[in-house]
Amino acid sequence: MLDLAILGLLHEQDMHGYEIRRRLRDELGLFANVSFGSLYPALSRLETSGAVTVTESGGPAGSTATIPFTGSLGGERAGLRARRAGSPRGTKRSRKEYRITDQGRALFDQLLDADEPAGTDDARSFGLRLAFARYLAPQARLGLLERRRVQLSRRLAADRARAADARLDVYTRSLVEHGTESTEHDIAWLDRLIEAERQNQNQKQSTSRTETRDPRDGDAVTATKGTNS
Amino acid sequence: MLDLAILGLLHEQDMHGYEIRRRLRDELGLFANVSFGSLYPALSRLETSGAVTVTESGGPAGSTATIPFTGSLGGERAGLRARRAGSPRGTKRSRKEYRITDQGRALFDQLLDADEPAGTDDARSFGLRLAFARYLAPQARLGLLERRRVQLSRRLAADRARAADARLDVYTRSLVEHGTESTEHDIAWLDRLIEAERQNQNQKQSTSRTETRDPRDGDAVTATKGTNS
DNA sequence: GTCATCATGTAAGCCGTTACATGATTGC
DNA sequence: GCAATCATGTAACGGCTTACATGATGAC
Repeated sequence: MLDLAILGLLHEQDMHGYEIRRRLRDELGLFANVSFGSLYPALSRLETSGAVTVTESGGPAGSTATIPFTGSLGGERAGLRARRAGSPRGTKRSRKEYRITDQGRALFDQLLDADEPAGTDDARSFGLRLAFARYLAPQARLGLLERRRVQLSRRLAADRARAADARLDVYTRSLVEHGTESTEHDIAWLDRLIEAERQNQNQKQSTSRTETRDPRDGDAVTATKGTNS
Repeated sequence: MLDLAILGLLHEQDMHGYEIRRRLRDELGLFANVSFGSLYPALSRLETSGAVTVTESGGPAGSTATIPFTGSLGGERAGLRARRAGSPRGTKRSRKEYRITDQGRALFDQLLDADEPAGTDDARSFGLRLAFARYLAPQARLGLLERRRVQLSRRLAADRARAADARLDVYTRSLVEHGTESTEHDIAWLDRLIEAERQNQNQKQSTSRTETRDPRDGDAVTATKGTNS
């Protein structure tokens, strides 16, 4: 999940580790929060595996490794961005600017597509993916949404089964019922997204493509209390 | 979190590990799912620390082993294998029946009260606690709800700040907005719970003031510490 | 000159997972 | 007899956390 988040951010622009962390926290909020203790090792891993390249403090593009580190007073110019207070002087200091490679982009696509290992939180994982969905091909994006929908449908069925248990105390019952409502709410939202996505695709493909994709599917939120999954 | 879940279940009745896992999965669903690989070590830990006691397979001092069924495999301490026969669908083999101790109950209260270490998922943690809220004293229960409300208020503020960012792409924006709505929904639900809780407390207090232990206060009703946005 | 922030990293540990190993009981 | 389920455990590992260590830069 961390790798995905990192690659997603680097998809947009080059960045150093500290900034990656800041943007993850400020922009993605709940869906990706991470500490340095896991971020930096992850960056190292990604570099080793060739998904990103690193240049020390804005060196010339093209040279990946081989950093001629000469102490803090180097005369080379500077970071291409990220200064504040307007001092145009060079060399902030030894930051490592990370840039995604083609291999990294391939890995990103693959991570977005694959189901992540079991320990991961579903909602977070999906949220993170959706936040980077703009980089996906339209049909892959639709797949992401639909896979999530299936997930939620299953959960809804489980929630309803749980709610049917008469022995629940008030608190657990309220919890389960609220959870059921939330899941229904999520599904309705997802359906809107899916619908918009399909219309968008149809519009762009004004060519025939006569595949009838009627939105009728197994389990609508509105009815059919049983027999899904 | 696992310890809390285990102690919560054992609060109600004695149980063996396999059943604990089953109930956690079937009844708590999302809020507590666990594998044997973590459950059994956790039970061992709890036993070592004195929060639970364990008895091997079968009732205490019943000993009327009507069917010996020693079969083969004598040798080492076969005596512990005492089976209880005759009970319909009853106990089967050498299980370990766990029972919570007074110390365990104290630990349970403490775990419910304390904020759990940072890595934990808020929603799951709260859900698990609420599922066992019936074992809490009324004011502790109210505290649980109010702490959760503060948490959600903070999250709502953060979500709104995030939503104010104009640079978000469609997907991220939809995500953030949906998240905001969900949080609002959660807060409204919580408020209903809190309100019900307060009314219940007032009611009980006014109707039966001849309790064995007078809880000494009307306190929390007047608090109104809602200082969110 | 000292403090907050920016910036990168390492070490230890927590809390969970899957995979593996073992064995009893029940149902067909 | 054999498979499914019940039942308990160990081993290896994964991903993330906090705490610690180090140092540069800019503001006051």
